[in-house]
Parts: sequence; C-alpha cells; structure tokens
Amino acid sequence: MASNNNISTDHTGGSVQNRLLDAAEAFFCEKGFEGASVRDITSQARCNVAAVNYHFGGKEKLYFEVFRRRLTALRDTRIAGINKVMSQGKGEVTLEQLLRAFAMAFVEPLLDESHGRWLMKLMIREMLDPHLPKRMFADEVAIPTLTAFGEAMARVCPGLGQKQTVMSMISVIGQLLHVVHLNKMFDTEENIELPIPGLVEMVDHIVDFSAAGIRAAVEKE
Amino acid sequence: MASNNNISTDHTGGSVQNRLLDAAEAFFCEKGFEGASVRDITSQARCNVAAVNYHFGGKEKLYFEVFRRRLTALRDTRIAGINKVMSQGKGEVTLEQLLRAFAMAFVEPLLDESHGRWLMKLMIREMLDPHLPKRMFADEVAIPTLTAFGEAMARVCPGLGQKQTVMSMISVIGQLLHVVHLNKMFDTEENIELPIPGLVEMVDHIVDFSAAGIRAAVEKE
DNA sequence: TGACTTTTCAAACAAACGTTTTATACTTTA
DNA sequence: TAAAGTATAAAACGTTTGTTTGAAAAGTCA
Repeated sequence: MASNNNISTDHTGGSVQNRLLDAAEAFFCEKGFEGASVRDITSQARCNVAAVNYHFGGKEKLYFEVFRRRLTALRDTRIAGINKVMSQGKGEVTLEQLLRAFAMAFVEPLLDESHGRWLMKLMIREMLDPHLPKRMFADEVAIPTLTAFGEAMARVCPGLGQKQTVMSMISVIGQLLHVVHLNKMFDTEENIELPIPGLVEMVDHIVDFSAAGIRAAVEKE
Repeated sequence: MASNNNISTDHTGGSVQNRLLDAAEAFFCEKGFEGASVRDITSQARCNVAAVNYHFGGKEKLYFEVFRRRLTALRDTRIAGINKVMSQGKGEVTLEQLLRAFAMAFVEPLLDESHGRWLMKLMIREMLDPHLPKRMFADEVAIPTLTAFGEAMARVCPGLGQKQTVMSMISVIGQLLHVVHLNKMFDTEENIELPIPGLVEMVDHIVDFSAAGIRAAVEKE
C-alpha cells in the first residue's frame, strides 16, 4: 500500500502522485473520464500502469483528487475578489465597481493559462457525466460564491428584492460564462462572419449592460 | 449495400434506419459518441450489430445523420419566431416584444419534451469532442439565427451601433443558455439553498433586464 | 550487512469495443 | 420457377480497456 510519506523522490516533476495528478488533469480535460485511459495517464506521468491503483486505489479516486485540488482554490479566489472590493474605502462601492470586481474574480480563474483553461472543460464534462459526489460542486463552489456575491449586491443595491437579486446574479453569471466559452471557442480558430469582441471589451460591456438592467429592476419595485 | 427504398418493413417503430437514428440519438445524448456503444444502439433498435455498418457505413456516419435531422429544424424554428413578430402590424415592434419573441424562439426548441431536451446535451458533447465537420453548427444554425436576430435588432433599435448590437446579442444569448442549463440541472434534482426561479419567470426578467441594458447602450452612443 | 517495508514494473486477465466475415432469409425481377 | 438483389443475423477478429498478480528494485533501519 501507499504510505503517507509525501516528501518522496523528486524525479522530474514532483512525486509520482503529483505527476499522476497533473497528467490525469490534462487527459481528463481532453478526453473525459471514460475517454482518458489509465495507460495514457501513466505513460505521460512516466510510471507503470499499476501506479494508479497502487497510489490512489483506482481511476475514479484519482479523478476525485484532481478535482479536490482545484475547486477550493477556485472558490477562494472568487470570494477574495469580492471581499477585496467591498472592504475598500468606507463602503462607498458603486454597482459598477462591484460588477467589475465580480466579473474579473469570476472569469480570471477560468482563463488562467497554467491550469484554469482546463478547469472549465473539466467541470462541463463532470456535469455531463457525473463521477463525483452530488452537490460537491454546489457545496464547495457555487453556494459560497453566490452567497458572497448576493450579500455584496444587497449592500450596494438597497431596495433590490431577494428574488430580483438572484435573477440578476443569474443574468450576470450567464453572460460571463458565455463570454468565457466564446473566448475559448474562437481562441486559435478561424474567424467567423460575425466578429467576436475581445474578452476585456465584453467585460466592459457586461458591467454597463448589467448595471442598467439591475437599476431598472430596482426602480420596478 | 443499403438501398434507397425507405418504405420498407414497418416492425414496431419504423424502418431499421429510423429505429437506429432514434436509438443512436438517445445513446449519443446520454453517453457521448465514444461512450455509446454500437451494441447498445443496435440492441435498443432491435436489430443486429452489423446493421449500423450495413445501413450507414459506420458509427461516425450514423452520428452525422443524427445531427443533420435536428439542426435544420432548430434553425428554422428560431428564424420563424423572429420573422413572425417582425412582420406583425406595421413594423411597430417594441424592443421588449422582439426580445420576448427571440427568447421563446431560442429556448423552446431546447426544452421540447420529445427530442429538444436531448439536443442541448448533444450539442455540448459535440463541442467538447468534435466528430462533425467544423463549422457545421456555425453555418447551419448560429450564423443564420444571429443574422436574423441582428437585423431585427437594427430595425427595432435605431442608433445602436453594430458592435453594441453584437455584444447585446451575446448578453441575451448567454443569459438564455444559462437559464436553460439551470432549468435542466434542477429539473428532478433536490432543491438548493438559493431558490432557483422558474423558466418563465426568468424569461420575463431577461426581457426587462436586457431591454434596460440595450437602451443604456443606445444612449451611450 | 541483513531483514523489512515501500515502490516499481512487466506480464497476464477478463471484459468490451468497432468492424468484418460468412451464411441465411426475404423480396423483386425475368 | 429460377436468378438476382437486398436485408438480417451469428460468430469471429483484432484492439483496447481497467485491474490484478508476482517478482524485482529501491529505500529504511537495526
């Protein structure tokens, strides 16, 4: 069995466990859980096929560990981004400032060149073919992030009802997710008839677009 | 080889070709292209394993035919929805009317109980693991739909620049896609802390939210 | 050094995959 | 009715899959 000694032999790229986690992340992202073969993963990690079962107890537990590494980091980055803008000055935060801060905190971890670009694909695949405990994503990421964003919205937009707040958050997140998808889709690909705007341009647009939408919702109540 | 005689023997569910297409659509949706086995598909279609190769020339060509059946219908439904609202009365169409018509035309084919609920999953899977000719989705669906929507927007919102039009369409579609996802996600699933609004409620919100956002963009120019 | 544990590896396992082959029924045409 | 053409089916082919096995290598500590 594998011991709890994680210092172990550092041979080009960390321990075998870490090499396996990195290789698994890449292959799970590229091919999905069933599509990524243990032989591909162990080959890229430069170790034997049996290493997955020896160190993690199977393909599925390796998959779980790949996600556990990333999801908490994703949540912390986003909440920190919200808290930062909300604790600046003396609480005089405009709606646009909050929206911009949230947009950046939401989008940036998904576009991070090192691993973030994989995270989005990984999460979409997991939602299509679930292999993790239900509610892991909701409990670890979605609910904490939405709670922090919702509380900030309530402070910045007094007079906006709870239902309107939830729906506005859904609108903002929907726009941001779609922009991330478009950004990935037309990354290296050929240009389309409709010229797709750049990401920063779109974030600017979403901030103004949503601020107007939210203020209209405030006035309606 | 397979003939072009499609009348053939109707034994519980149409010809073998149609039974194969239906079964393939279900399995490709549920498990993806690689995950759906030819044996599963032919078993559900109540025919032999070799039928896929005999009638379609392989698994990949069967996959292509499954999509060809649906994508043109999707495009036609959406464009018809836009044209219908734009040709009513004497061109006096409000922004809210156009947005609501587009929202319904966009969302409804994806929520259709018979096959539409599969279509969304199928398209997401295809984008993750492409097996169709590049640009098939863009040429057959996205560009025609966006063109019709863009022209309608230009008529309803004079003074909105082309770039602002494109960005606003992206905002609207992003919101709609996200709402469809949420609707599918919390379909039969247990409730979450944050109460998710219903779909019609969200469409109402998106119409008002986006109308305000678009009007703000008009005034800025 | 020598006993002991931890790690690595090649080989083999049974199962599932897409496809091909070969043979048998059915339908149409002459 | 005989021949030709089309459709279905069972069996087998060659790969690839995740996992297990048993032995060799590396590391640890007396």
